[in-house]
Amino acid sequence: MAQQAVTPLSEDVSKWYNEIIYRADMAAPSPVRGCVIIKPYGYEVWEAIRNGLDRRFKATGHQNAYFPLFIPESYLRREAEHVEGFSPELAVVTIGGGKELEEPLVVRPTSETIIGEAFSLWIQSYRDLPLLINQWANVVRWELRTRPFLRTAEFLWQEGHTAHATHDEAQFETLQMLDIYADFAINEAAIPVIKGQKSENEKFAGALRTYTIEGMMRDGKALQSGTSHNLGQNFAKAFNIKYLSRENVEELCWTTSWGLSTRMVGAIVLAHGDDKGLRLPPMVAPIQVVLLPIYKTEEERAAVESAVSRIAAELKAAGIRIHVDNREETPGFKFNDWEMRGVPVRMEIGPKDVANNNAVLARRDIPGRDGKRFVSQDGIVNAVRDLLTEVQANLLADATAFRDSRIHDVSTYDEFKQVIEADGWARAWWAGEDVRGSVDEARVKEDTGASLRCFPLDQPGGSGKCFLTGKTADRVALFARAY
RNA sequence: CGGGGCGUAGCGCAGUUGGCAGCGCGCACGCUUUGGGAGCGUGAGGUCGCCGGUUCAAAUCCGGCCGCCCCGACCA
Repeated sequence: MAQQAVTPLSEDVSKWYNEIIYRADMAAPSPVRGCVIIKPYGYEVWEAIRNGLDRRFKATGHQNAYFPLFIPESYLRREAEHVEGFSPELAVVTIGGGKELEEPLVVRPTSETIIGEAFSLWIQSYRDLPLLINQWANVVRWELRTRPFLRTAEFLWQEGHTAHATHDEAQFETLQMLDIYADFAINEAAIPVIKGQKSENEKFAGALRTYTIEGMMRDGKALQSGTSHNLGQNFAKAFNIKYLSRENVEELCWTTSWGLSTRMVGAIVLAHGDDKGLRLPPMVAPIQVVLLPIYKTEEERAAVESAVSRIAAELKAAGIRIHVDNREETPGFKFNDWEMRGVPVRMEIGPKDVANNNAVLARRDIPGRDGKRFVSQDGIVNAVRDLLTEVQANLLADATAFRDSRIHDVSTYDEFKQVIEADGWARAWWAGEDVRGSVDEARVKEDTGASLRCFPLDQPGGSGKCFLTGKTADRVALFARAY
């Protein structure tokens, strides 16, 4: 055995993740602490995410723009909570062109401030509203503990920034974008995320309300995979974003912001992986079908290669992302290699298949012999397309079943602890202190390691008794250990 | 910032009486292989983190410095 197998996910998720990211060629170590190089195979997953989201943003009237990487330090300070929230993790440039700068420039950790400043200049009248802008950019947050994709000092994301005339319009926008994230996560990334609202303690620094989509990873941990904020009038006040109403009265705008990052790549890896490696949903997989020619003699090789190139051309013409693996490795090696890299469908074509006008299709979501079957070369494009659809649906179904089996309703703290200890998510009535620095949330975190992930938008209604305080609660919260 | 560990080939590591710089994987070439991780042979590849000291001789001993990783407070 030349190549070592990857550490099984069932044995050590953390080790599995670190190995698979590099072995599958998604990322490479970088010379800079806390950063990674995103390699083509990982970047193409990001491109699929970007395309899926960008299409949705455009369809809802947003336009892309680009704002500077550098933000005057004073901008950050204009919104009190905002600067307090971000200052520990800022990278600041103090020297430019060999000279000390008059005012230090912050490398953006997010762009509310510089975009807010721009908005204040662009918006004059109610006719300028709503203003719906998105930018694709990199941001820097000086994190101490980093992991490829899940948390890095620099990461790629999109950040949407909008301004509206009323609170209700801003709130509608905030929830609309949350829906878009959830729709993308569920229908393209095949991750059955839960939409919810963040507690005061967990919300974005400077926001009125923060919403989240939470995904469950294969080890039961929660991962915040996208966020949408109703910023109220906090940034409008700080940056003087005002408009003249139809009645010729000066009014403050209501703004929103929403972001989804390369963390989603990590989410896809951790939500679907198995012992053998990645399992990529077809809609975001860089390679949807890998074709493996198999032969011994030169005569066989000619016949096999001609069949392979003909089928490859057909699949390509049908818009299916394919790759023909012509490496001089053994078939057995290639099977394992592509399974490790999560390609949804593998097609084998050997001398026997050529003789029978067949091909072998193997699906990544069902390992071993059970996932393998013979298909005719006639109409193979449709067979492949159907199989890709099936794999996509099955990965979602699998992740959903996994999630549902690990979410438990609890009514006492003892039950709560048991659920968290078993790597599950606890759903319970909650009347704990809902403020920044909440002592109740801190206590739960200290006792169990779990944090309040969100108040799910989907609420049971009515009221119940809080599992921690015993007080009457009118909403349930979801708790879990998180990345 | 407090506690623990590590810097030797692209990656993972071994290297204790101080005495020619090693192993596995990967890489290159050749032959045999090829439907579930092939075998043999030949080869390329090194400022042993850096600076100084001890010594005939330092990866190894001593001093200093630098960097990285792991564990405790924040975060998409």
